[in-house]
Amino acid sequence: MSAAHQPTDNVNFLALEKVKRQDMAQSTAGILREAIIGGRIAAGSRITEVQLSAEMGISRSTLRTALLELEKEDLIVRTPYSNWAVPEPNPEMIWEVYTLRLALETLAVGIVAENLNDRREAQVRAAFAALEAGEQDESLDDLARMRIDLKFHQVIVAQTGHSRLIRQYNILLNKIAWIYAWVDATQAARIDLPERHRPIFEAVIGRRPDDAMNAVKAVLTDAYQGLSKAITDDEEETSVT
Amino acid sequence: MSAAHQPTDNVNFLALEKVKRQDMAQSTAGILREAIIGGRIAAGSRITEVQLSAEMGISRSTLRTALLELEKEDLIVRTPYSNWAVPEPNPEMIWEVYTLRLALETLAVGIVAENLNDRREAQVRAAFAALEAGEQDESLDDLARMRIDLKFHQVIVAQTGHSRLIRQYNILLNKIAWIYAWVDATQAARIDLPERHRPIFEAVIGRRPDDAMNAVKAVLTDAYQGLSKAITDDEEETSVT
DNA sequence: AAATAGTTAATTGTTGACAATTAATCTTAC
DNA sequence: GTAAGATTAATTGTCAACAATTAACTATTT
Repeated sequence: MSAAHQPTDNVNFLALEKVKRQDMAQSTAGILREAIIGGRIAAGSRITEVQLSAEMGISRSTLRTALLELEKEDLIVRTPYSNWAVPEPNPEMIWEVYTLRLALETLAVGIVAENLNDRREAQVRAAFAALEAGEQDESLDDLARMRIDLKFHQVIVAQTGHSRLIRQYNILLNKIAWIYAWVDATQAARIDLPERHRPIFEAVIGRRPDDAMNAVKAVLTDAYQGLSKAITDDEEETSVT
Repeated sequence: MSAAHQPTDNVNFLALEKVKRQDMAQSTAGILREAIIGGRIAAGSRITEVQLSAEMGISRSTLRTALLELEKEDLIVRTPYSNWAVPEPNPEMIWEVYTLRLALETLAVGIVAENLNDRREAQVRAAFAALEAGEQDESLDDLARMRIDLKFHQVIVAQTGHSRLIRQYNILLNKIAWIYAWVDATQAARIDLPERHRPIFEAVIGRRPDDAMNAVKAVLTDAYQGLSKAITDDEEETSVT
């Protein structure tokens, strides 16, 4: 899939985010999204529109629009005429999420490594520096470290300029952050983040797409197996209890 | 991303589709989806909720829910407080769609080739047979041939049992069908469909994931270049006129 | 006691009216 | 005549009432 089109490189001198008006439905979706990802709404929870809309001080319709959006992001499940529910992580879900993530991120690093320029290189270097800074910071807990980890991947994908890829990948990352919040993933958090990601970083900076893709595969396969093990142990535990 | 989880293989003895209730919003979305993909709503068209809801005989809210869904599928664009519009194909969009498609379909054939069983093999063989039958049928026009082509890919992806992958791929195929309806793609339709796809077919049936992935890459890269050329020619034409 | 059918309560689906916002039009100043 | 501001019209965003559907409950039959 070569040439023909080059990914755009919209310059953004101050690196500030665009201010965009948010309607109430979007704000609501944002609040709920954070609540779910952060684990403040438990997996398996049932949600009824009347109750939640009252609690949030908005109309049912507005809440409904937000729920519909989160459904598309796979963070909530609708049962027509019945109710809404936050799903529960299970092995098949994790397999799906991680195989998808591997496919998308492999594409991403390939694009970035092939189309590197000064601006992109600077962004990637900054992301890796953040990873190193996080490793030094003793005060961070496991979830904070996990977010720093995911952020590195997110920044790389963002450099593709591939709007659809970025959108889908971010949705996937949300799902992953949510899974981590529910699966006890302490053993995964203990790894050395910069060392773990250095192969990806160097291959991208060195404009070696194939190496970068392989490095991504190695990192993600490992992460998947750690998570997979964690949830299996978890299930045994809870089923005994 | 090996082992740990095997894709499920839900048996379905009568091979009947599940009957699922459809609310009006979903039906509406379905009708609009077909209308857009089929090109009956022109690219670039503006849509206003009041007018369209009246035309379709439903309330604005119901239509709105449907439009919101199509927005998530990338078939329509919302401008808050202003209007809705069907987008127009452009080179960047096509690049994004095809790079994404390559990533997803590569993943898919890999999964299917690795986890082949009798049921899946039968489905894939049937899909290839349909391709051969279509090639014989002289009465088919270009668009019909295009749909047969896409159907083959769709069936293979469906054999993964990967719900998220299937969902995203189908959305992508809709977008591709829509692009084909708007870009004059006659030259692409002239190729021999079974011959073109035989490498994919044989690699999957032969349980050779790597070959299958490479075969997919070859086919899709070609399709992309054909489409890319077609739209560039198209633009020159219209800009002269 | 168990299964079946009927009844009620709870929940989502749909609608039309009203509010907020945007875009177009008109007016006015220069 | 043009640009800036004010006014109006058109469009989407939000809301609360009502309809359709589901699930829970109760009564009844065997």
